[in-house]
Amino acid sequence: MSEADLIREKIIVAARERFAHYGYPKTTIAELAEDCAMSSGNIYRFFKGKIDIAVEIARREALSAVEVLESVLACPYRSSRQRLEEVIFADLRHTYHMLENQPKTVELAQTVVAERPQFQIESLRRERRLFQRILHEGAASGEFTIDSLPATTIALHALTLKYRYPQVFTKQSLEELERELAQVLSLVMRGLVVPQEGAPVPATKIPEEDTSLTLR
Amino acid sequence: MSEADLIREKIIVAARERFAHYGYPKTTIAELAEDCAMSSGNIYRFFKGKIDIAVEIARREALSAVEVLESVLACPYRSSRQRLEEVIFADLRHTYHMLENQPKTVELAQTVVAERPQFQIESLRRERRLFQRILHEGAASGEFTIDSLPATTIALHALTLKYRYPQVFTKQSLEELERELAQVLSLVMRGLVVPQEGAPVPATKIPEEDTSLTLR
DNA sequence: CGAATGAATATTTTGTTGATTATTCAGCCC
DNA sequence: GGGCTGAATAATCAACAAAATATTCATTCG
Repeated sequence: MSEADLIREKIIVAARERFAHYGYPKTTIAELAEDCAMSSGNIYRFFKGKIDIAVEIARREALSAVEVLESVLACPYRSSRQRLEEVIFADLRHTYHMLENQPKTVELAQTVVAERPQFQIESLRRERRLFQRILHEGAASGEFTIDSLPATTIALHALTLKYRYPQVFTKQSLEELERELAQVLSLVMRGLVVPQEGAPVPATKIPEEDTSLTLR
Repeated sequence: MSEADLIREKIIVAARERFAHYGYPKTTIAELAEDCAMSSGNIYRFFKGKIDIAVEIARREALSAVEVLESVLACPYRSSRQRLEEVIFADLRHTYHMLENQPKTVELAQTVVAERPQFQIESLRRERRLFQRILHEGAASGEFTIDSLPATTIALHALTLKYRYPQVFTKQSLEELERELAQVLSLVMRGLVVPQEGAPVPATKIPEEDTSLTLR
């Protein structure tokens, strides 16, 4: 890692700390510079502007969140359906947890999205790719019936939108949201899963909190 | 209709006009009073406050929108699936149209919801009841397989949420949203509709604009 | 006496100014 | 010369005052 990259990291570390504690707007460039023992002007040799520091932090946050979700894919002894459902539930729980306990992080994300709409588009795309991978696996193993993989991916992603932005419209509790999501998935799985020996497709059960999936 | 009710109507008519033209915040009580040839104080004999005039207008708007959707139920020669899909598409088109062409009306609705959260809850409930009615019909006729009617209604309502608040997150065109909704419904219908003679459940087609359903 | 007014009051919005903060850049240092 | 500084400038925010507006209510009117 080059000298410049190390300084960049230093700035990011300082910014993450301050953004988390005091929030993005209340953190000044002068403070970050002070933390890094440099002049405020020097920050601009490493980042184009204040918002770009936030973007980089949010980008890493988003990447690591998807990585955690991806670890579900590596879990053995699980059907594609279980994987898909666990990913979606984990996502809901993660977002809900953020909204409840990490208001500054949520605020940061909102600032970044407001300033750089592309950021959200890319985050959604990453998540959709994860869905697509699971669907593809399930189709290959004969567990799912899928006409068009891209179309099914988009549909699944769109219909679970509410659980990626909970509490935006309604103010439901996590328990309510989980029950509702289980209903939604039950309904969808009936059309997605190939029934076993004529038995009807079983309903979705709310997965247990998997502590190995705890995000940060 | 009593004398008092007539005056109330007069105020509502004046307010609807001004809210649509100049918007809720830019319309003053004094102006409404002028329009109705009365003093501003007298408005308060008919409405508790300015927001209550907006609430009444929005309530009527919402009721008439649901009534239009209900007219689908009366259409003959249509399967429950067609009815359900047409209602959901009509809802999407209606909301989209509002966002595109009636910004003042949308603003009014947002103001009302911000001030009276209950308003939104009731609107959603009305819509859900409509869904439930169609699902119930379809289940009775043997067209749908439904375990629990309330649970299925909630699930269907939740998974179509995006099409009731389009353009809130993403800025998709109506065409994109319609294509996406068709995919979502295709997927869900596979789990909801009883297949005919072993043939697979056909995909959802985007319904034609039904001019008789045009909302105002 | 109930209906209505409009002046009085309370609240909200708008505008202005000063202060704070982001960003730039001419110049300094190694 | 490339890395860095910090003062200069531009942009944004915060606080306060002024204006506009919502709401109330003592008073008037029919």
